[in-house]
Amino acid sequence: MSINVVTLVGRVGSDPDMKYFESGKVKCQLRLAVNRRSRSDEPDWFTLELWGKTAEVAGNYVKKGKQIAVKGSLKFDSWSDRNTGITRSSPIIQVDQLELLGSKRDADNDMGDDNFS
Amino acid sequence: MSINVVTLVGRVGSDPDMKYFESGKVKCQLRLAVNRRSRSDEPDWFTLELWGKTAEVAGNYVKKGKQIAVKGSLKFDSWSDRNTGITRSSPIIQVDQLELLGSKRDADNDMGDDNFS
Amino acid sequence: MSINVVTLVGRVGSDPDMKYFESGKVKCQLRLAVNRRSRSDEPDWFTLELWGKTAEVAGNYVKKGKQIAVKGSLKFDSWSDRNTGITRSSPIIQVDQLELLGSKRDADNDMGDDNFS
Amino acid sequence: MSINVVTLVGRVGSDPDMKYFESGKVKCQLRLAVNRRSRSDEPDWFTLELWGKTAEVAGNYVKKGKQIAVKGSLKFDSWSDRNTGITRSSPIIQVDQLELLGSKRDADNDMGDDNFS
DNA sequence: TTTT
DNA sequence: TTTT
Repeated sequence: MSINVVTLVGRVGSDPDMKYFESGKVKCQLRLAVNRRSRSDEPDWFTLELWGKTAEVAGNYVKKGKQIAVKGSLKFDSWSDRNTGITRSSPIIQVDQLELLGSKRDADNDMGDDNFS
Repeated sequence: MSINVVTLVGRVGSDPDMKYFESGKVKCQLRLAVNRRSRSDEPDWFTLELWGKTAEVAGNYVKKGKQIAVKGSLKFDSWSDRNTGITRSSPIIQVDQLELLGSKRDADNDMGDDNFS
Repeated sequence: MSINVVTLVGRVGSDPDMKYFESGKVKCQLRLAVNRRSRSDEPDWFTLELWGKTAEVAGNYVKKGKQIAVKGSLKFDSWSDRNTGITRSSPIIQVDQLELLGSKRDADNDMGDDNFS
Repeated sequence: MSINVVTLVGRVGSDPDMKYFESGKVKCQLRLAVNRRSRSDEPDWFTLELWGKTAEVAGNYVKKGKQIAVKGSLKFDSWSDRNTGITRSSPIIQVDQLELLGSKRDADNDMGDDNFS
């Protein structure tokens, strides 16, 4: 395999989308907002794919609004458009390391504040 | 801006596509093949965008088949589909560093070989 | 220059060490604790060097205990040991991008708590 | 574990230093020269540590002068100076992916290349 | 669709 | 010397 390394820091746009397969495998998809240099620019939105234990950690601790850092690689998923039959591809960040950022406080919404709800 | 770092090593799929703007700016687009772990898998093909001096270096030294390493960030370019009017986006590696790999010999295609045709 | 990319996420061990040169240049040094896989292991401590605008941001917003992400490259600084005269070198992360992590709340120590003292 | 990602491209300074442990583990150490921006500057020399299958690949295919790309993380090894008893530490790149660069020709200087067949 |  |  060639060198293909991606590191991103951003905020998660919605709660994790978990899939539990009959094989026992676990998959988690997240959408991550990564800001551009200018605050007035729209962020780039990336689709992250996590498997196994990393997916389970995400399922347990990542929520909408949570700030995370990820390391992974960039892939393309190919799929056939239902209507047109045209093959399309969409970029996916295959995550192999996930780090939850901010203090526990950030995630907990303690003391009545509710920034991330 | 958030942390958004991509590092790739691969081989260029065709000669550089250069654009010289009236403003004096220079842009280069390349398609890069990055192998997956298994050689039997198809590689991922990425679109690279280079500007300014980095673009000029690419224009002068990168040719089809050339092995390169790049550092940059991952963005999405949005555009409106001419036929359907639907807004689509395609991922772009915005390159801020380019490194030419292999010996000069590799690039020269001496001895009549042409690996990627 | 060859590809030399480092991305780190960690917590700062002490307040920033700022130096203002007569030339107008600004330099900031930080010590960053980056945890290893096992929580029982000691973290790795890295020396970060920031210049110019990035240094000033660090001087204004980074404090002891602050969580940050940085992108940069790994260098060695050489220096002569005063006592022995032996040339030593120490690794330095030359930072070209700094991102402050956590909510504003984390840094502000609001509500009377003082997690990082 | 925190995010700690290093990507380097450079040339190896000497043949691989292999160690085969009784446990069956294999370790390979390499010294890698990574050029700075200016060609007149001395390169930075990094110590790489590879284990297991990656170490064996290095042992079989990496030679002095070989161009490689690596992905890994930055650690410090601590050791006690024999003479002074002072604890010193030296930075190590823990490699988890190795990519051999250039054509087979580069390393071998043969004429009958067959890179992609 | 996230945040500051 | 930081945090959880």
